[in-house]
Amino acid sequence: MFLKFKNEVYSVLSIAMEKSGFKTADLVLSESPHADIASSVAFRLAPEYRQSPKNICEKIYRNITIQPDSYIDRVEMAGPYINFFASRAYLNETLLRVLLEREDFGNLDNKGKVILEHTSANPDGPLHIGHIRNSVIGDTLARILKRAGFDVETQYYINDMGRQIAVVVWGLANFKFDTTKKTDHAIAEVYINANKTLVDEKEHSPEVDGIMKQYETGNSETIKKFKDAIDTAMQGIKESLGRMNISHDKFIWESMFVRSGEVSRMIGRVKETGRAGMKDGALMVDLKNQGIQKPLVIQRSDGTSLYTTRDLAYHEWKASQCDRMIDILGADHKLISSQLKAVLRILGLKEPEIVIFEFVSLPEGSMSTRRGVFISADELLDQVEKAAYDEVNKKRPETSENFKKKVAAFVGIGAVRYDIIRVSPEKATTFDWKEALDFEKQGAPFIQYSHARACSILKNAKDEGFVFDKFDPSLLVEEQEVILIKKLASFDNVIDNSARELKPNLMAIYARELADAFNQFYRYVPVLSVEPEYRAARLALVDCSRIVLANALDTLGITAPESM
RNA sequence: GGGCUCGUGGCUUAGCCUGGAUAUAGCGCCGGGCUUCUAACCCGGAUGUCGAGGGUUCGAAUCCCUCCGGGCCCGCCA
Repeated sequence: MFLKFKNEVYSVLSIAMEKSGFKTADLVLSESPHADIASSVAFRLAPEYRQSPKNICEKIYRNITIQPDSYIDRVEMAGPYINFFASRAYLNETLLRVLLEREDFGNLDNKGKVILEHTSANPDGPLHIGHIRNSVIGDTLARILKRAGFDVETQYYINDMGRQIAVVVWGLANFKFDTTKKTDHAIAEVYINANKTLVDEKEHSPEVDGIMKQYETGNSETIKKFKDAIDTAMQGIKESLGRMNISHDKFIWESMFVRSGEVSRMIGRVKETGRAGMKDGALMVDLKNQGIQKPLVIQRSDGTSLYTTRDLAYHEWKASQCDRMIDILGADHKLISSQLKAVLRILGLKEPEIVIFEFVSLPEGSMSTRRGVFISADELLDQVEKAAYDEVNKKRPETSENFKKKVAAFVGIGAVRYDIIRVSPEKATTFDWKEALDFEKQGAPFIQYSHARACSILKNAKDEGFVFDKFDPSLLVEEQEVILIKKLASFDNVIDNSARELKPNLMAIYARELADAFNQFYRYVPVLSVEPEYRAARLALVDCSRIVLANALDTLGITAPESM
């Protein structure tokens, strides 16, 4: 709805500008504490037209005309600013649209297929708290883009050709696999032990090299060993992702591109560009004219491919089946991803859009699966759920054990997802147990609680036999009601902005603000105890709030509970 | 050493790309509110040289330069 309002402001202002004889590409519209939408376009025009901003503003203002039934109620001039205010029609239509469109309210109609790759952690152990920043950003963006209208496919790229998996395979042949542990944790244990031994006893290193070579040349027995090891790890990884409401549409194995011959074809194409040269027997691409000083090695002197080469083939393959590619990558991939894009550009291929997130570190330093220094996602979720359980137990002691467990699970997962998504990806963070287990701050439980409150009112209304299939939205004139309706209306704007800029944290902020607006309404405006016509209108507003809160939570991958 | 990035009240953080009207919110702190639809809530208060300095501009948290501090990267690893 907000987008419709904004469009109308845009066209009304454009016409007024034209009538007054001004031209500019940018109308400088923004949300403002002084208006629903404000324009500071007069400042932009001042130097070009050699008039004071205020003067220009007056001329434009005089030419503004608003149609009856417009979403714009009135326009005011405040010095050099032009302030637009939303009308009753806008508020009323918002409510009707929410009730009509329900879970689709706020969705946009963008077109196109998007392949979004996220998580893609090496299958050598469980996901840790750094990996899940990737997963949560990726999954939330996928949900946002779907609401924005795109046809989104999520992919997990499995790096099965790296040395680390060969180490796991070697380790499985030499160490005990603990079948009592969750499978990905058991793989990590083997991997950590194997690494330790390989450092202490260098003589085993050639054995790992041999395993890698066998895998690359396609030895069927070795392939089976790799597949078993990876499947074992992935089983646990998928379980952890599933626990956080995250799933992938496809799992793509890196080796696929070697075996299909696409990697060697890719090397051939790179050679043909004339940008590549042999140095010490290795094939290198010069990227200086792409702004990257470091040349990129495409093929080793022994003729084998590297990670980036295979990634090039993967991206070419992806590009052939979608309109946009989006990769979620950790900050350690900054250089490598810009090299990847540069080569794709040279080859005239489509480039991915890359969302980089900064590292999550522990107070004692960075994490490492290889060294066994990490906090797993499972451990975090277990601890958070335990803390959430204590909280429910304290707040709702009368409820059943089953209820408490259920609430603890969705509150815990919600808290973890919200905590990750609320801070923008480019911020490096240090993990802190105390903070992770703190439910007092305004996070996911706050938003979930608002939703539960809305459900509770609706349930009470139903029990009393109160209906609101007919209501007059114009009765909703309290300040808290108007603020709340405007907040509901702006859901589409948040989808649009977060999808356009690939910023999932905007949705987190919105959900919190919406919950905030609802809680204020809840506190100051009685619903059930008022005259029937007001009760009906307010019940409709509560239902709308419930719907949009649920939509926002769904976009964040967080459960919207009826009770907690 | 070079490249990229972050630096906003005690702590966490929005805004920065696309410069504009008193810099966003939470935690914590101080004070108030449950005979009223779930108090995992609401209201009020204190707290800021937007890392430092310079520049561009009518106007800078936002753009440019220098410096300081943290992170990441700089392998024929992934």
